[in-house]
Amino acid sequence: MGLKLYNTLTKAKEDFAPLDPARVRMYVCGPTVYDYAHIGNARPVIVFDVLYRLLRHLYGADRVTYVRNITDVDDKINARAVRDYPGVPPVEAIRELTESTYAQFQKDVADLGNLAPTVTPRATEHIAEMIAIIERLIAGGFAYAAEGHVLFHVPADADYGKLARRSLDDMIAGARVDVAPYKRDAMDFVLWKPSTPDEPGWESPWGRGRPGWHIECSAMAWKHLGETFDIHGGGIDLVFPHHENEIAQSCSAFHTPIMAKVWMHNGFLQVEGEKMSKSLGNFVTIRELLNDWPGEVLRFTMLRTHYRQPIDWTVRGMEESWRTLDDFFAIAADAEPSGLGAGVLEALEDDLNTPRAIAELHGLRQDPAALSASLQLLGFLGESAQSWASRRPAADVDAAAVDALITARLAARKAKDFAASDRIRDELAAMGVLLKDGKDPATGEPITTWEVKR
RNA sequence: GGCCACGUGGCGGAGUGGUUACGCAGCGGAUUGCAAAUCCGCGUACGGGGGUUCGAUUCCCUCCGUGGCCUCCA
Repeated sequence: MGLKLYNTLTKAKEDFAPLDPARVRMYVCGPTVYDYAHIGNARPVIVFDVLYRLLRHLYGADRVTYVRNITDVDDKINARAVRDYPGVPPVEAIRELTESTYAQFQKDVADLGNLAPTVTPRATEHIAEMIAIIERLIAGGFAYAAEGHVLFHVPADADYGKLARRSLDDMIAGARVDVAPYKRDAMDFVLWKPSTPDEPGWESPWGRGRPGWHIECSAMAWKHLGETFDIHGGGIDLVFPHHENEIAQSCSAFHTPIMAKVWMHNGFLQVEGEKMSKSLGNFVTIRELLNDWPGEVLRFTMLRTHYRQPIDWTVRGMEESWRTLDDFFAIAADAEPSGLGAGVLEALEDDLNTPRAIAELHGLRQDPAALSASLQLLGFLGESAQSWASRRPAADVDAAAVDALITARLAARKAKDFAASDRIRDELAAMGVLLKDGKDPATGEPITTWEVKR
């Protein structure tokens, strides 16, 4: 049936076809790295990783270019660097800070089962490209320099507001924008701003300064994907102003009608029914969750909700995911993958309908090979069934003692002393051990396995 | 105030103008010495009120509720 994706630009699900049939190009806005990443940061990473895997499956692994940037210059980073690296020159200080927070982020997302993107550019390594775009914008009459700043002149872009669907009048009416004296229009936004000596700064035609937030993505997408490309993704909160401004910058600089063909946005995440915020004390980092839960449990929980829907992140949801994955791992982890489930692929091609894909997975339980292949397409089954089973927190259970009791119970059962047998089972239950009786398929002899109750 | 999402059975969560989503939990059955595990089966839900229609959970209007954006934010 072919891939269909919902496009924020048109508010419709569209058939997807790459601009260049030979390759697919995707850009996703990554995090601003100044501290541990939170679970909300994980959502776009996981969602677009599934899309990346799907595109690789459909178009070939070497024909998809996936760029996910990190923002490593920003006022929160600057402030944190001043605090943590006193006396270090500012550009080096933010580099040291983001070097460590970025390494942490990479580890977090790898543990969530995400493939590494093709390129993970940093803003600070693309200052030259940013300056080049800003110069083109000035030359084209879309931007102007004033008091060490360079500003994008919003009224110069007739298409401004197309993505977020806002008219300039609406924006001005509800505006709480900075009204700076050097701005020609209240909506104009900063491309470049001057830095004081203790702030990070780079030499530019407008003096030593640093970039505004939006220009970095225009620069990095241009450098690694070209003037136009296929898919641009990120959280729904980025639609305005970040993505709107990126479009304005790139389209104006390169005189193109589009920056990316398809704009995709994932929904927000709440924690236990409440907005996640540091003040509410429910701010959950990926690292904290990974201490208690396997990465695949977090990944599965994320994919149980369609990416455009809001998701309520709960412990109960993670528990349910873990149980389901236990089942899938037991069936499929050691199976040779083959014959991807058709229903799974169809669901994913329908705007990444992962909940439906998961429903299809349940239908594949009688087909371990297809279940395995399908789970792998979604980025699961990163370990053996045995290794997965051992991820349950080890209770204080003495395995040798348990085995001894089970042997005794088997003897009692053989002797038809069921009172004794049940007594031993109760004893084990009190220790938190759950028994499963069965028969050896070869000999027909009764055998008993056990696991820690949860 | 402006703009925009969402509201589905006990819970999670798809989808659709008229036939079972699916999963978890629950219940019944098979199995078992009894259980557990497993297998089979069962629920008949779409926020309130109007309207369009032969028929709406699905389309339109409106009300209520929740959340988001408009300022840094995935």
